[in-house]
Amino acid sequence: MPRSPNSPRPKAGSVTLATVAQRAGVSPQTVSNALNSPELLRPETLERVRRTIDELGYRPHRAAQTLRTRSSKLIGYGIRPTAPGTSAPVMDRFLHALSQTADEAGYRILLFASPPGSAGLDGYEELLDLHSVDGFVLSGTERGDQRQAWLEKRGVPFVGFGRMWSGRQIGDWVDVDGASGTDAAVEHLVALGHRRIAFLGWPRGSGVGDDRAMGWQRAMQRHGLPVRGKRAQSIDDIASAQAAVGPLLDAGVTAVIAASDMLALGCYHALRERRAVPGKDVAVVGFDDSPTAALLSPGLSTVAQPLEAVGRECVRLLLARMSELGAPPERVLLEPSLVVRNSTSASDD
Amino acid sequence: MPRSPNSPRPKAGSVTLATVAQRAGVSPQTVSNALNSPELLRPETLERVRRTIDELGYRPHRAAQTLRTRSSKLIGYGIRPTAPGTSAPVMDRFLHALSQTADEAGYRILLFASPPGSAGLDGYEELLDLHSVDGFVLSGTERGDQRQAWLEKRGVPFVGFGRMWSGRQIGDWVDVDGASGTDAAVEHLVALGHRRIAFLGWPRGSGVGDDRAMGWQRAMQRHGLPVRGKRAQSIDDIASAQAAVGPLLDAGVTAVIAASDMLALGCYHALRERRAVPGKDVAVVGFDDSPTAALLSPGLSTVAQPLEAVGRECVRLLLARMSELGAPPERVLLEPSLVVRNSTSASDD
DNA sequence: CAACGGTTTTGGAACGCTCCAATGAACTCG
DNA sequence: CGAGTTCATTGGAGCGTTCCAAAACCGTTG
Repeated sequence: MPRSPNSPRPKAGSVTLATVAQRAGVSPQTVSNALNSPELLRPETLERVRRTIDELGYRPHRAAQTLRTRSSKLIGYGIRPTAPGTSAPVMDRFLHALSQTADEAGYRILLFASPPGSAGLDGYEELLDLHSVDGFVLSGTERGDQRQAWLEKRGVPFVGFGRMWSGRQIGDWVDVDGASGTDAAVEHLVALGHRRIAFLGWPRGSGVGDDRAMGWQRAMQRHGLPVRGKRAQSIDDIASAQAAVGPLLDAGVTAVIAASDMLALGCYHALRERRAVPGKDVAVVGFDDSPTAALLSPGLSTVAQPLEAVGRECVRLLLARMSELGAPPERVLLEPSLVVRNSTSASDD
Repeated sequence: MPRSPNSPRPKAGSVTLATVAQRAGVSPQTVSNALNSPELLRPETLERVRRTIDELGYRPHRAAQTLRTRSSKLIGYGIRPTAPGTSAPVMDRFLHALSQTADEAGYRILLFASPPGSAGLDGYEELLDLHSVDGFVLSGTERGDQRQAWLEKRGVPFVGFGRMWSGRQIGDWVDVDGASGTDAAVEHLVALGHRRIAFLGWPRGSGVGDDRAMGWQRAMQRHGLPVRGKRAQSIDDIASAQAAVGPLLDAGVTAVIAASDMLALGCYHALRERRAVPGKDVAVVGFDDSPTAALLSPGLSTVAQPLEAVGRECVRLLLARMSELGAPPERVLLEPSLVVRNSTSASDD
């Protein structure tokens, strides 16, 4: 990078390998080698070519490289219209990490918005052929997701954010250990002296939700605490969560662990309705650490997913897969962390 | 698309123009024409070629097209690490709309995460040369932003989400009329009978913030209401907003319009601190319609930006600019809309 | 000094597409 | 019925890069 920022650069875009070659008095191939296999060149030639490249501000033309090497250095990422269990802001952080890490490895993220209605497969096909992305990152994987199988059949490298919840495990994935998160929440509450700890979850059948429920259950059992009649379910919506958790509160639980911040918020409402104060009368724990969680009063204790790490891992696994298609699949389960706020440690805010 | 989903497709990726040409008994050029200038072909030839394309599942190779036509059909989008005044979830919706609209026009969005620290310009250069994006969408434009001038100098088509707040206006942009939003908020409050309406803004100097303040001010003046001593400022943080708005509340204002939902939330806290209820004792209006706004109790009335429309407009302007570089710049100012919730119409939730 | 391994450099072709100019076919008209 | 005109199709070149195999160079060695 030793070029003064304002040195007049021969109009970018028109500098090709040939230009550099001519100027440096070598063949185009040698210039190519200088970039791709520098060890082939005699040190002094390399130095000279490099200087020329720098002087002219040469940049290889990606399309030409892609055409020749059949590798686009592009990673496709399908943004979905906010799947359940994955709040938008959450995905935003993930996307950032993804892009950043990919960048560092010389890859770029090509966005791909699946139209709201479609199952989405047809679109992937097009994306694949058209732009010949080198690999895919899937997110918002759900039970019965067909994308993994589809991609595998075509031999396209991919990594899922989210494990496969049913059927045969296909390909690599990175996921967050939801059970471990709710387990930790139980531990936290038990340490505070709670014993009647309820779980407010989504209707059974969603992989993510069942996993989170399981963590609660196993931790409760480990402590010899009852789970019977301590579980309610609701769709991810405040009003219905509020209604669903009511009976549990009335039955006298002292703490509620919710499968999402949204559900936890329903719980806040149910408590207020009963003139009870979250964190003081009843402890509440959410899941996701959505921006809202910090803004509530009292602040909502919640389980935070390590999204940056997930993004990094996705890229890492994808790169590995691309470099060695036949390797055994790798699956990474990351630990979430409990963020403690006032909803589980009563003070006055 | 009249192909049964499971018909054996000759392994994709290896089908080229030449393959199709041979199969259809025409020259490669004719196949190319069938796709790009169908009006040149005799209807029956066109039909035959099209059928063959379909049978073979042919897709043009983007890199080859790019190499030849010098147009990548790629739009660069620099995601920034959440600039002030633009909350992450908000940008998420925008990104969706952007991608969707671009898609429909045959373009794709290439993500580009500027590393947190950097001013970011160097990165753009690389992105531009390397992947030869056809155009750029800038977001999170700020006072003194250098990107517009930089891009203009290089003759790269671009559109900003966010007007230029200082200096010479450069290029096209799309923005939301913040002043109009706060103006509407005043109207709404006046209609409810409020007269002592305060504004809680950011420190002066940010274009976005000053614009929002201005809308409040002009509407107040139009109604002959005093603005003196009715304004406070704070950085975008709950605690400091809470502190900043205190004196206004103590001075007896009946309504507060905040420059962001975050500030509005600080206002909620300040009210609670005084044992007052938002929406009942004092009306509060936020800005952004962040997901949190709907989740609060009482629900926060707030000014919502038409992000989907902004995304669409960005693509539209960018396409126009790309097709005619010399055209006079177009600037679009979109109207936000006031979302009324219980913070301005006291009921019990 | 011719022959030889090894290193360094090169020429030519190819990737898949579209541009351009030219050819062939069909049709009009003097 | 040949020349002119239009319409439909084609051949060849070239976009910028990398692959491949062959060539040039070099210092050793028999």
